[in-house]
Amino acid sequence: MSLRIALLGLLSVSGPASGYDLTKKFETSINYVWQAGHSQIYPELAKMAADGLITVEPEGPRGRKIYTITREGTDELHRWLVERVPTDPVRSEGALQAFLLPLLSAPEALDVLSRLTAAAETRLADLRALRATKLALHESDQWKIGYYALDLGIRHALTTIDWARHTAAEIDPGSA
Amino acid sequence: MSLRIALLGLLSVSGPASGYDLTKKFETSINYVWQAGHSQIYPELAKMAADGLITVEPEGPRGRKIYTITREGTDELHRWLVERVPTDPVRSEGALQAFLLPLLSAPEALDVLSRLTAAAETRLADLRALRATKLALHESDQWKIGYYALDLGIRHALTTIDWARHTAAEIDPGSA
DNA sequence: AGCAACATGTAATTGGTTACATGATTTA
DNA sequence: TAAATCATGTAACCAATTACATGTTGCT
Repeated sequence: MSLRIALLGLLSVSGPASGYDLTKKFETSINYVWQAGHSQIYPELAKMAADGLITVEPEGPRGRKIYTITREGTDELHRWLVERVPTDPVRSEGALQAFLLPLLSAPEALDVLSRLTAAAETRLADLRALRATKLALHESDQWKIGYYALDLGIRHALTTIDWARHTAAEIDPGSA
Repeated sequence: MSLRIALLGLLSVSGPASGYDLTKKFETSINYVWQAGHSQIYPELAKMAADGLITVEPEGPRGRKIYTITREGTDELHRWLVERVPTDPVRSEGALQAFLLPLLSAPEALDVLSRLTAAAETRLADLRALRATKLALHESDQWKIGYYALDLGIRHALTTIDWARHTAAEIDPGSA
């Protein structure tokens, strides 16, 4: 369901686009909230067209197919946004390592923590870079799309880094 | 893979247990980092036994089967903890709503934010309650298992609440 | 006797990843 | 003309959810 919503959202914001275009947007823009590859996107677009949420204009330049959101699609998207109670199943390898951390010796645990910190720092840098470019060329009217989610992601990364520092100090008071 | 690790972790911490016991632990303890139901757990235990990571003592009281972690299982678990670089695919309905928030009118967006806040507050309360009981009866030696992950979860929930308040104020400066 | 909790499984379906497969256009 | 990028698809597999299915023990 959410893949469908993400696609409707992108089509709604940036107008008609091909599966290829949308795949690129998944790689470069929406990927920090939802991920999908072309092998998942192409079949989903076909189903969405069959369901009347989008229309297809076949045969652009290289067999390129342009999809446009319909009124029904816009309605479906709006309904999901205002009605859907989000359920985010917790399934995180990082949190699982945190959970089982006491099974390790202090030096091993500190290693794991520094790895988790490094991952969070990389993510933080990526998100901040994205925000910087976003702010620099802020895409006309719709520049706010993605902005709040970016902020949320940055805050979560900072929180993870903070937690790791705090936890390391608790495991080894000397290393702080 | 991670389901397997979670099961090995629980067996390592609390000693031999049945599929039923482990299912209960998934519901009550490890569920805030990894979720699974019995229909996923039973077949996985069978595979793990076939792979030599655990052994089975069949036929307790009601057809109850007791699983015990082997040396190989312990090694596999340890290796995963110290070597595995965690990859947490981002796929969050809540973040997707945040991403698409600017598609809504201000009042609609504020509604969505208050729903996200409510969800985070519920989670926060759950995690704090868990921590309180955990600290009260801190299970002998192994009470620290799960503790750091609990702390991480609580911090993330607080961050989400903070973000939602901040974002609401940005959308409607009057409502703050 | 009946209900709740214990206890284990399988089947059907959906969602997602990796790998396979093919062809068109642009650019160096 | 060769490589890169554009462009679309399918197949095999793994992970996860929901529903179906069955039997046991303890308690009231």
